Amino acid sequence: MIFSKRCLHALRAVLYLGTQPPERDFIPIREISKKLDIPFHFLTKILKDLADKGFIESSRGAAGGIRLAKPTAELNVKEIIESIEGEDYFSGCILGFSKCDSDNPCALHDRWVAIKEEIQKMLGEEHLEVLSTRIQEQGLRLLEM
Amino acid sequence: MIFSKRCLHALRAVLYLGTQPPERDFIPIREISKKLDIPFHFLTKILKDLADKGFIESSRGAAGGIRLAKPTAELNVKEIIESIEGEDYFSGCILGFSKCDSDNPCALHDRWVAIKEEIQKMLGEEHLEVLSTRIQEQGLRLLEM
DNA sequence: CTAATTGCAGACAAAGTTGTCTTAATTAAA
DNA sequence: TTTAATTAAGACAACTTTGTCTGCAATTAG
Repeated sequence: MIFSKRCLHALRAVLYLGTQPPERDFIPIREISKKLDIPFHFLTKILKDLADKGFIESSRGAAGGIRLAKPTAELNVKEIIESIEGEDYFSGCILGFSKCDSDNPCALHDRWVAIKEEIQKMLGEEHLEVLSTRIQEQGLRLLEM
Repeated sequence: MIFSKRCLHALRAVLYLGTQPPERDFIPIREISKKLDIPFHFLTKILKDLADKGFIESSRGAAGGIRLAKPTAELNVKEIIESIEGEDYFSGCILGFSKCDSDNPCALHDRWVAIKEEIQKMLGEEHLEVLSTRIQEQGLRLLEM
């Protein structure tokens, strides 16, 4: 599995938010936790991170919860993954070296450049707006079976 | 960083073996540990795994060490990565679900299929033979700077 | 045979990830 | 104003990954 649990939980939670009917405002974390089978307190921490990064907003108290901070058209999968796994998760060196570029390439640099650019392109194009409607229309899963 | 430390250490060690002159037989793990700056005992365990999987052979005692178990043309980067990270590391579901295919796709399935096939293709084509000569001819790095 | 050199095995430790629990702070509604 | 519902914060624990250490087993050189 390529992504950490934190990242998977974050992705699924954000996709859940994106697929909620627009008339819903703040959605309780408890609801997401139950629907997606993610440990509540763990999810709370992860979502707090996403809130600090500006992806979601939260409100305490009754009728509180979380909601997306931007329109779904302005949120893509890549930036959510990178906010959890680190900004250089896809752009970094495949051998983990901090300085690796065409001037000082690692042994796998050339081949990896092509792959990682493709990954970034595809995931960067994957906006929540399209994704959410696709999930709803085709009944795509956010849950383990 | 996409790969675990175990995997990076394994990759670099195998690439080191591939770039050694053919007249060298068994190469001491201590040498690899020093040259690549990888903790010795940790590396020993990782290489034991690779030996159990059939990628390398080892010999104890004086003049002992490890060597590749197959010709470099028959070893590629993909199988080494998968032997460390797990067979489904690249082929599995991006949301981590155990059952995810075209019949029961997860929310990101379609897009991810294209990317992961590309990754597997490229890394599967990356044989140690070509890689090693490229590393030697172009002086590519196996080390952090 | 002996000694030196190496990989092997397993206990242990340090650090990171994942998850649980309790309490506090905030908000809306009764 | 009280009460219920909710996020926030932080201590703690379980587990995994990463790394260290010690001694053992095998092999070769002398």
